[in-house]
Amino acid sequence: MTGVEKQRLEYLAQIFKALSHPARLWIAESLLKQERCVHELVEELGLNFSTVSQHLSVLKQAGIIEDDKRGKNVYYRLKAVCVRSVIRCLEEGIANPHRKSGKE
Amino acid sequence: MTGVEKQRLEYLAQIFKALSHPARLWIAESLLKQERCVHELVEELGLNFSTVSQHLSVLKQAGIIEDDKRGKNVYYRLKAVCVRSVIRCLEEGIANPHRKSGKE
DNA sequence: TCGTCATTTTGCAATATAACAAAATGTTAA
DNA sequence: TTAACATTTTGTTATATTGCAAAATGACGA
Repeated sequence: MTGVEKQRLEYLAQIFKALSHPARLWIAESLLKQERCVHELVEELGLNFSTVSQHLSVLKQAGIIEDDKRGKNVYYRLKAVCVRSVIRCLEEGIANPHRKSGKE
Repeated sequence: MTGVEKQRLEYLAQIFKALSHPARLWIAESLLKQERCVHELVEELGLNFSTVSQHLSVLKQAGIIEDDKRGKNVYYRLKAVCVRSVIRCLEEGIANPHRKSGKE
């Protein structure tokens, strides 16, 4: 395995890891519909402020969401719109393992 | 969040987690091309037998690969063919965050 | 400026993951 | 049956992740 290939896999793994927690998946899907500020997510998720903030930073680090400070609040929104089709692809794909999906 | 919804997210998170390690991604992509038995993967990956076996079991548990004992060897192959398009979708989608991908 | 609000960062404890070596299992060949 | 091989399981250690509370930061309004 070349260094470039290793880097590619580590990068990709980071993205999968960011989506590998129920709370973060919930956040990503929630932001699919509309942007939200942190305290809204905290309320709806029922987790501690600091916990939610951590999850948000993992998603942001992976390039999946982006933030936007306006006034006192920080609004988060989905950056990687592909998340919607990736999730659908996986849900359908694991349910029907041998059926090809997407553009192939 | 309902119990059913929680279950769905945990299930999905498990699949993402299975793909969130470079070695496991490498294995999944390798099996995309053809089935392989464990010692081939061990050789190519340069990891310990037990380590590779663990990774394989994580992928199998998540429904991404399946195995097939033939003679002395255990052959692994990709079960969730969707992995190919999911990876492509993510790679393209994170590179071009705001472009929709897939079938939308 | 000072206090308050929204959020992030830090410190910490509990749990999960990753890797290896060694032991255990199961299969084939002699 | 026994030896050798392929793989999995177990035990262990190091590291990473998760979640909370408390402290720190930064912006706004009085």
